[in-house]
Amino acid sequence: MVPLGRPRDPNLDEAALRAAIELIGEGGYPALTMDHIAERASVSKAALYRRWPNKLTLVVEAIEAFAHNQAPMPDTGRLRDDIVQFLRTMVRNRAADVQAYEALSAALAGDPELAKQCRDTLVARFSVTFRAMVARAVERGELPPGTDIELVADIAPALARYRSQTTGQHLDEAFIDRLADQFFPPVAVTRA
Amino acid sequence: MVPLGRPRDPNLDEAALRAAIELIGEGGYPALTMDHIAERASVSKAALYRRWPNKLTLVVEAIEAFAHNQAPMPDTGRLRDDIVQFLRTMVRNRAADVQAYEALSAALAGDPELAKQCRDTLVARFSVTFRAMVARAVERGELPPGTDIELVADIAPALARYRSQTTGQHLDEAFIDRLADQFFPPVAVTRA
Amino acid sequence: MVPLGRPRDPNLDEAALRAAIELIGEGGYPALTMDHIAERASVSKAALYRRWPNKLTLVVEAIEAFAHNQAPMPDTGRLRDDIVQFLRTMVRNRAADVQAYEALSAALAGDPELAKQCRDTLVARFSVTFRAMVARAVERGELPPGTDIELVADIAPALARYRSQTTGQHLDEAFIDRLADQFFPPVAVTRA
Amino acid sequence: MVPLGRPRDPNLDEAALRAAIELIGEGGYPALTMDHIAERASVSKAALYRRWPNKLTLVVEAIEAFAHNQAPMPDTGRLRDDIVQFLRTMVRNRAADVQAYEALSAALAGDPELAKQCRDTLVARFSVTFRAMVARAVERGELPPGTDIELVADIAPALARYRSQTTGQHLDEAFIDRLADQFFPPVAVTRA
DNA sequence: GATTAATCGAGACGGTACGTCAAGTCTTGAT
DNA sequence: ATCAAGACTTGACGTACCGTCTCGATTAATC
Repeated sequence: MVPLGRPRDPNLDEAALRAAIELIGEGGYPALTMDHIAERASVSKAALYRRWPNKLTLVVEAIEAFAHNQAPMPDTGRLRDDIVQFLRTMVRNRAADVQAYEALSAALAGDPELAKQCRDTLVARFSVTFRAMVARAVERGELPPGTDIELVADIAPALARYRSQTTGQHLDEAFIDRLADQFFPPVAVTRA
Repeated sequence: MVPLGRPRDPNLDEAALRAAIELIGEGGYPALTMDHIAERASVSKAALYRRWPNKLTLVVEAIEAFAHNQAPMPDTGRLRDDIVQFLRTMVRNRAADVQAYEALSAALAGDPELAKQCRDTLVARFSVTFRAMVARAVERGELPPGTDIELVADIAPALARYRSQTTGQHLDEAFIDRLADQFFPPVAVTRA
Repeated sequence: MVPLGRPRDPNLDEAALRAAIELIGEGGYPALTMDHIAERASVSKAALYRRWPNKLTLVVEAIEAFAHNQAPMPDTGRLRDDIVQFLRTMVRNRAADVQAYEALSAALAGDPELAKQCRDTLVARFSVTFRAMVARAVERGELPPGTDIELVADIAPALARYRSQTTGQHLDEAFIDRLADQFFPPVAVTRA
Repeated sequence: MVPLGRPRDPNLDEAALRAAIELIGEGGYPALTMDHIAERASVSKAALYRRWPNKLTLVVEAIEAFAHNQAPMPDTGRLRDDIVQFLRTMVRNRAADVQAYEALSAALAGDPELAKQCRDTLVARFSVTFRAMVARAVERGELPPGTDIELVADIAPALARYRSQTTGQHLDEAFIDRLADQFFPPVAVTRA
């Protein structure tokens, strides 16, 4: 059974999400305004609220939507190279969505439901990729069988984010090298 | 030179900071309101703004204040034990300030100046502690001379925070054990 | 020349007008909504706007339509009796249209064009009736030749409406008697 | 006991009421906007809503406030002259408040409570004046003892308003003369 | 019987005003 | 100079209504 009435204009969805991403990139989440989004996207506020119940929900969907154009998983045959390559792609892509997500985490504290959804769609992708790379390394014998794949896979993203949160410095090539040298040295991770 | 007029009531400072911490714990940073703080603390809004220029600085100071009741640095003679012991104390102390800081971290994205200050006072203490522990381990020969102390010191806090941010799970005893086993095994971290 | 396409459903006209009258009676003109009318009449908003260019014209036509079931002009041979009889019929008919018109009168202040039309169709009928009655009285010699027919004819409706607007009391039998006794006493109004 | 806190600025009250009256005079009640009032009066919207719960209440008070500068009751010794003089003063004063009240009556239909208040303060003044004039005329013997003072006193305002509502013509000198000639002729009202 | 053209209900759309709420400032009288 | 109380400006919030505009589905009259 087809839906009744005039169908929603899908262009408006995209225009609104794009406008939200843009404006977050320009001024951050707190400076973001529904009126600004409406104006930038040439969409009425009513149309926005017909789709999203509030600002936060809109922004989360915006970030999710723009996170889908991301880097493919490399497969070089060596864990160190996989990780370096993937991180380098991230640095180059340094899309607005990452900083948007970070700018969002405070607001998400007030809505655990939405926070979970946001984590599931945004962060899970990274974890999946890293875990696959680490798992392959274990299979290849690069890492010992008892390796805690989850923990090792999280090293790179965790340290990268921690650094940006504690020192304010974002991920760059030099840091990638330090990471790789310390935790994924040319020979092996924790073997003599 | 003594200031003229009626001196400030020091009780108000503490009442306000305590109220802020409480309210952040209840509803998160975005739901925090200066009026709510004033009411909860039985303090006038004017008194708040006489002490702190805006909401963010008040909250930062609140978190700082409640972070001073923290764990001392252990010195067991073995890195693994130092780290485990320190983390366990953190878990037991699980004060509201930790989640308050996490809930706050993004609001800081919009104010780099304040973010820096917040980092310096709140995060530095952790980093200093962990780095000292790792440095001692290097001196003892537990870790090889070329070890990137910063990175190794950040492993525990970075992974702990990453986990809480991505999966929503907070630091607990089981996770501490996993951390220790993977990165600081009973024998050594990385053997030359 | 027959119009092409599907013909308009005449039932919708009536349903819409009836719904408008009902809703005005329930909440007054300002609380009246096109969406409410549409829902109450089980008619789409588009169908409404296909028939009337805006809310005001719809309402005016609604009032007009329901004003057509009104009293015939009496002709008893005596002005007092004519007026009393006509007013009594009005009281008994006390249709929703009267109060609807009163509730509407101010909205018309903003649209002189429509106000004129509304006056012509709604009010003129009353005036015509009363003037005819007064004119006959003058011809019969009941009133002197120089009588200002307009003014005398307006006494009853003007005082009735003024009373309802100033004191909130509507026309009733007692008031009709007072009116008749004061201005159209059993003998004559103004004797030369 | 004096009220606590900063007292309300009485200038804001007056500025808001004045702005409301002005704007009603310029565009009528439907075109009136709280934002416009706020802007015109250089007052914040919040300050408006602190004083009045909604637009209608504000406007009613505005009209009431500006209705207090009105004509004094004449006392010429003859009813006809009293009435003519009072009506002429009204014509000259033709303040915005009268048309504002008329423009308001529709909106008042939705709030009977407020409508009553509005009637009591705005219309009662006129009635009191007219009734006093008529009562004096009865005492002087100008009108017979059994005269229905209420009704006779209402003739002038009722016919004036009825005329403006039905024909759109406002009270003017010519109409005053017609009124006086018909109902209050130089000699007597209903005497031979 | 197929086509055409205007209707129908449902509901999305832009625009605009509403009334609420929070941040940060200012003004009382009192301490 | 401080205090509590509370008014003040600014500006965003989320809601509601108006009048317009698509949709797919009906419904006659025409071909």
